[in-house]
This record gives sequence, structure tokens and C-alpha cells, in this order.
Amino acid sequence: MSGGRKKDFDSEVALQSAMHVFWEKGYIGASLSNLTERMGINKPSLYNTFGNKEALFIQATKLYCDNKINSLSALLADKTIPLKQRLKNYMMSVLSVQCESEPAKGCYVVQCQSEVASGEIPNEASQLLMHAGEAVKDLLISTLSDDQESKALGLDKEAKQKALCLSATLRGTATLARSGYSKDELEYVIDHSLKGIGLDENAKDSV
Amino acid sequence: MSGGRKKDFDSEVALQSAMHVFWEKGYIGASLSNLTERMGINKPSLYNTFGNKEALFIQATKLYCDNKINSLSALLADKTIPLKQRLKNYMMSVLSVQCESEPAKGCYVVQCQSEVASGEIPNEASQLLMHAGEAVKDLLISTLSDDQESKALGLDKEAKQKALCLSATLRGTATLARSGYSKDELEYVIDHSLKGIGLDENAKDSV
DNA sequence: TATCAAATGTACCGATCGGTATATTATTAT
DNA sequence: ATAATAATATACCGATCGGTACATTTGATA
Repeated sequence: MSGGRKKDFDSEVALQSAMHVFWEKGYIGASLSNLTERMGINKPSLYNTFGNKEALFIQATKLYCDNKINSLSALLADKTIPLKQRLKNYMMSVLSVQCESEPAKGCYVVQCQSEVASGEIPNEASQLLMHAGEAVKDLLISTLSDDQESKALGLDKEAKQKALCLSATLRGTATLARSGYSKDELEYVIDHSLKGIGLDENAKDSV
Repeated sequence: MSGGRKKDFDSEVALQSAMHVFWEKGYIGASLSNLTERMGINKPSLYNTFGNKEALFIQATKLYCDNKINSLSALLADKTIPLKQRLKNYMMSVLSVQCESEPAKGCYVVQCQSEVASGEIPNEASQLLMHAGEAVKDLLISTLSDDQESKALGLDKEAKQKALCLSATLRGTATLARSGYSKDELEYVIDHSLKGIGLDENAKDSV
């Protein structure tokens, strides 16, 4: 007394497809028709595997954060590289994610977080998005506060505000990337943002 | 053979209400129910006066651009004030608009332009939004390129890229304001952005 | 006052929304 | 083979979407 039919799709691949739909259209804008079409499954399979639209969104959001954002934090930790270059590499990697598809979709979190203020996103998903929106800034805060080279350069003073500057820059490039600006054009924005917080000598990026 | 019942609402006031709904929810997120409720009219009145949803959106968008953005350009033209202070005043005024309601809604254009990439906004409205999204940057370009003090400071070199930096900053503050950051917190971001393009001496803002 | 025009309220249209009931197909264990 | 289980496809649910037909109310003109 057991067994059952095997599912004829890879749920990880399907979740990645869902992530790209939410990234492109946001939570409200992504309809179940959009989702099932791109995921290559039908509605009952979606509900059996992922729950409902909100549960699918939460899983897709976590996948984005893990694969596209949190994985980049290692770039800030490598103490063998000068701080400025680490920050540049990190920010350029985030920018690469923002520009990675054609047309560029910007930042998943920035995109969907703007829907939170519209009051159209369920509660648990809203909290996840707000938290994810702070993650980059918090990572930058701890880097500027704790890193030895940062302290030596005096960047640990007003670290929160300086991290907010860099975070604001990445949010700005996210919206500009989504509007069609290229990675090359936006690199200049990142350079000047770093200069604005006091890192103005030149450094080559390795990304 | 003429006359007719008078409309019992002020269409300018109604359009302002519609503007705030689109600002808060975007084009897709703003339903006709949302709109008619906040405008205080019913659907036939809306269609008689404004056309359809897209036409209403276009009129609301133009109202936003005229009243909230274009009207601030004068702040950049007053040659009796130092360039840095003019730029600071201008950017702080834009920030004030982004933070003006409770909760803050950020920038109407940034908000709705992100829906353009989703492919959910009709063509004419998309073009208007894309054009409006460039307006601030273009204004900054011409200021940095043509202003005498700007030339004296060497800011006319790479004016396009520098204007893009300031524009990116304002887009960043727009998303942060919408996520709950205060005007006071975001002022720091503007100061450092100005510093990043080479305006690092102190100046008091008058806004 | 009678007439005509314009704005209103109501009730409805087909399409799509998120979500599900049902029946069928495929898989395993007995 | 047969029974039990799980995933599928199809068709449907009530609610809401943008948009409109129609009848009523209001006001200006004749």
C-alpha cells in the first residue's frame, strides 16, 4: 500500500523560473498564468508542490537572496584585498546581478519591496522583503565598522550613514538598470559613491 | 436646446486624488475601485471626464511632473547662490517630495517606471514615464555643463556621468523613503553624493 | 412649464484573478 | 492482476478586473 506517480518536473528548476517571473513582474504583477507557463507546470502541481502564491513567492525570494545576494558577501571578507577594491568588487557584483538578463530586471528586492508600501503583499512576504532590503545595508555597516582597514581609514565613523549611502547607490543603479542603463554606464556611479564616503584613490576592479 | 446637469466634483481635485493613488499603488495596482473611491466619483463620471484608465494615468503623471518635479528646476537657475548649495537645495526639495506623505511614497516616476519593464503599461504611458525618468538627469546634465561656476570647478567634465550619479542617488533615496527612511537620514546620502562628484566643502541648505 | 443636454447611480458585460474539485493517468506495493 | 497512492489535466468556483448600457436626476434654454 504505497507508491504514486512521479512528478515530471524538477521543483528546483521550477522555483528558479518562478523567481525570474517575480523578479520581472513583482508579486502582484506575476499572475498564476504567467507563473505556471514559465514553470512548465499547471496549477494543481504548483499548489501541491509549493502551497499557494504567497508560499511560492517566499521560497522564490529566499532563493534570490541566497543565490544572488548573500553569496556575494564573501567578497567583502577577503582581507588580502584592499578595502576599496573589496567594496568595488562587491558592488560591481551586485550590479552584475541587476544587469544579468536581457532586458535587465534590476533588483528583485527593490522591485518587490516597492509593492509592500502599496499594501498589496501578504504579511509574511512583506516582512521577508523588508528584512532582505536591510541585509545589504547591514552587511556594509558591519564591514565599515569592524574591518581593520576601514578603521584605519576612519570609515568606521558614521558607518551607518556611509553604508546607507552605498545601499542607496545600489538601489539607484537597480532602478536605472531596469530602465535600460548598461553596466558600463553604472560603474561610474559606483565609483563616485565610493569616492563620496572617502574612498577616492583609484583601484582596478576584478569582476 | 442646451444646458445640462453640472458635475458635482472639481476635476482638478479629482485628478490630484488620482495622482496620489497611482503614486501609492502604481498603474497596475491602482484599480478603478481604488481610484473612484479616492476621487469621490463613480466610474461613468471618471470615463466621461478623463477618458479611460490610461488617459487618466497620463494626466495624473503630467500633473505630478509639473507640480512636483519641473517646478523645482528654478532652484538650479538662481545664480546668486553657490552651485553646491543650489544642487543641495534642489535635491533636498526632491527628497521632500519623496517623503511628503505619511507613509512616504517615494517618487511617482520611479515607482511607475519599474512597471514599464514588466510590460504591463500601455505604450503612450510607458513613453511618458521613460521621458519623465530622464528629465531630472537631463536637467542636472545641462546645469553641470552650462553653469559658469560648474565650469570653473571642472564639473562640466564628464557632466553626463556626474548627473547620472546624482540621479541615481535620488532614485535610491526614493526607494529608501518608500521603505520608511526619514528625510533626515537620507540627507546624509545626498551630501555624500555631492561629495562624490567633487563638491565636498560644507554648505548650508535653506529648505 | 416643456424640452433637451449632460452628469449621475445602478446594474451589468466578458475577461482574468487566485484557488480548487474531480476525474484520469502513472507508479508502487501487495 | 489488484489495490492504494500521488501527480496530472480539465473544468470550474466566487471575486475582481477595466469598461459600458441604461435609466434617472439635474439644470439650462426656449
